[in-house]
Amino acid sequence: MDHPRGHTEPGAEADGELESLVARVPIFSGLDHGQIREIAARVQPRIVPRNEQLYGAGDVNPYLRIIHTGTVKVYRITESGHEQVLRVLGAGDFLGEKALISPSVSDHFAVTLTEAEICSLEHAAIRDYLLRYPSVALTMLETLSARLGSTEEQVSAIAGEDAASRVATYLVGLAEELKRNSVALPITKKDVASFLGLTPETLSRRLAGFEDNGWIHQQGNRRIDILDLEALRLV
Amino acid sequence: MDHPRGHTEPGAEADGELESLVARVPIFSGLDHGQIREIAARVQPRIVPRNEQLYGAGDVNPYLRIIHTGTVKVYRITESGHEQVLRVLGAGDFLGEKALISPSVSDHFAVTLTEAEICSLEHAAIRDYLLRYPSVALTMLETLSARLGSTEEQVSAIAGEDAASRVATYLVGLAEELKRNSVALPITKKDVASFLGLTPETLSRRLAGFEDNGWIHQQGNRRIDILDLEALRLV
DNA sequence: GCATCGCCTTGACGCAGGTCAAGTCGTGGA
DNA sequence: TCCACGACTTGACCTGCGTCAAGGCGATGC
Repeated sequence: MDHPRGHTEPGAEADGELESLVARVPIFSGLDHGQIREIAARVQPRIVPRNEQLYGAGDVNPYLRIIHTGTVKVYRITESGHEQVLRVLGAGDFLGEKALISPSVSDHFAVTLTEAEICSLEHAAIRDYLLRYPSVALTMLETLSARLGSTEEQVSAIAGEDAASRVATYLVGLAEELKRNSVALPITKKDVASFLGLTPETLSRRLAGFEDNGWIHQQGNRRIDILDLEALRLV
Repeated sequence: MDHPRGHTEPGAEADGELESLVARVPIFSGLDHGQIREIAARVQPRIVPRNEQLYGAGDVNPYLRIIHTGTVKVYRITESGHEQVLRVLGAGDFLGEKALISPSVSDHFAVTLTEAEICSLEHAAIRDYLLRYPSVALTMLETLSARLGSTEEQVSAIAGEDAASRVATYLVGLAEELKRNSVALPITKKDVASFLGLTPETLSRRLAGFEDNGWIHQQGNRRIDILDLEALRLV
C-alpha cells in the first residue's frame, strides 16, 4: 500500500485523476507522490449541486472538506437572527477545520453557490496526516493565520469605516484579485452587503452614487465595470 | 544534548525552572521531558515592563512570543486612523504567529498592559519544532481555529447587534470566564469600547443604563458587580 | 503622599444608515 | 422559451450612535 512508485505520471487509470486532484490542493503541496496516493485513497470526492447546505448550525460536522471547483459561502446567524456572511471559499480552499480536534458543535452554515466538486476527509484521517506529515499542518497554519488576518480586517472595517469606504475597498480588492477592471461579484449583492455589515439598501445606494460619479458602471446584477480605480481608493 | 533523562523532576538547577515554565505552555503540552529541555534551551525569557510595545505596524517581527504572566493587548490601526482592539492575551497565549512562515510585515500592534514575563522564539526555531513535533502544530492549529471563531463572533456582533446587547454579552462572557459576579475589566473602558466597536461615550451610557436598571454596580473604573446576570442575558 | 495626566462621564446635537414600503428587473428552473 | 420568485432599487422617514464639549475623578508615577 505505501511503497513509493518511481514514476510521477498521473497515468490513465481511474484514480490517477484523483491523485492529481489531491496534488493540486495547496495544503497537500510538498508531499511526495506516494503520500499523495495514500491520501487519495482515503478521499471521498463528490459533485455537489448548487444551493446545497454542506453543514449547518447544530450539526456535528465530522469532515474536513476541500473544494476542487466551485464556490462555497460560509455564514453565521446570530441569536437575534442577523445573518453574517463570513467568507467565500473557492478552488483549493478547505472548510470544516473548526472541529478538527475537539469535534464541537458548529455555529456556521456552509452552502454551495455553484455546482462544486468537493472532497471530504474524516477528521480522524486528517488528524493522522497532520501528525505524520507536519508540512500539511504547517500549510494549514499558514492558511488559518491568513484567514484570521482577513477576518480581523473585516472587524476593523465594519467598526471603523463608513459605508462608502467599505464598498469602495471591497471593489478595489476584487479588481486587484481578478486583475481586471470588469469584475463579477462572487455572491449576490445581498450577500456582499451582509459581508460588509450593511443592508442591501445602503449598498445599492452607495453603488448608485459611485455610478453617478462616473467611477463604476453596473451591468445586470453581478457585473461591475470599474472606470476609476484611483477615485475608489481615495474614498 | 538530546539524550532523554530518566527522571522528570524539574530539579533545582537554574534552567530547571525554565523547563517547568515551558512545560506549562499549552502548545508544548504533550511533549516529553527531553523535548521540553531542548526547547527550553532555545528560549529567551524576559521580564517586560508595563506599556511596552512588543511590535508595531511596519515592523518585521521575527519572534513567536509566549506569555507566561501578565496580559498583552493586540490592536490594529486602520488607514483612516481608527484604533481597533482585536484581543487581549494572557498566560499561556502566544502571539506573532502571523509571520510564522512567510515573514511578512505586520499591521498589528502589541503592547503589554501589565508587567509581563514573555519568552521569545525565533521563527526559524519554531518552524523546526513544528516540523519535528507535529503535536505542537496540532495544538497551534486548534488555538488559531478558536481565535478565528471568536473574531468571527466579534464581526457578527458588531455588524448585527446594538450597543446594549454587545455590552451585555461582553459582561456575561467576562462573568462566565471568571466564574464570579464581581468582575475586573482586563482593559480600560476605552479599550473595551474599541473592542466592541463603540465609542467610550456610548459604552459609558449603556453601563449607566444597566446601573439604573439595577443590573450592575460599578466601583471605580475597572470593577463591575453583576447583580442580575439573567437580565443581561436577555438584552 | 501628592500632583498630574488621561480616563471617564454627562449633555446637546446632527446625521449616517437602518427600517418600511412599493415597484422593477433579472435569473434560474421547468 | 417562459414564468415566477427573489433580488435589487428608490423613496420617505426616523432613530441610535457618533461627535463635540466641558467637567470630575481615578490611577499612575514621582
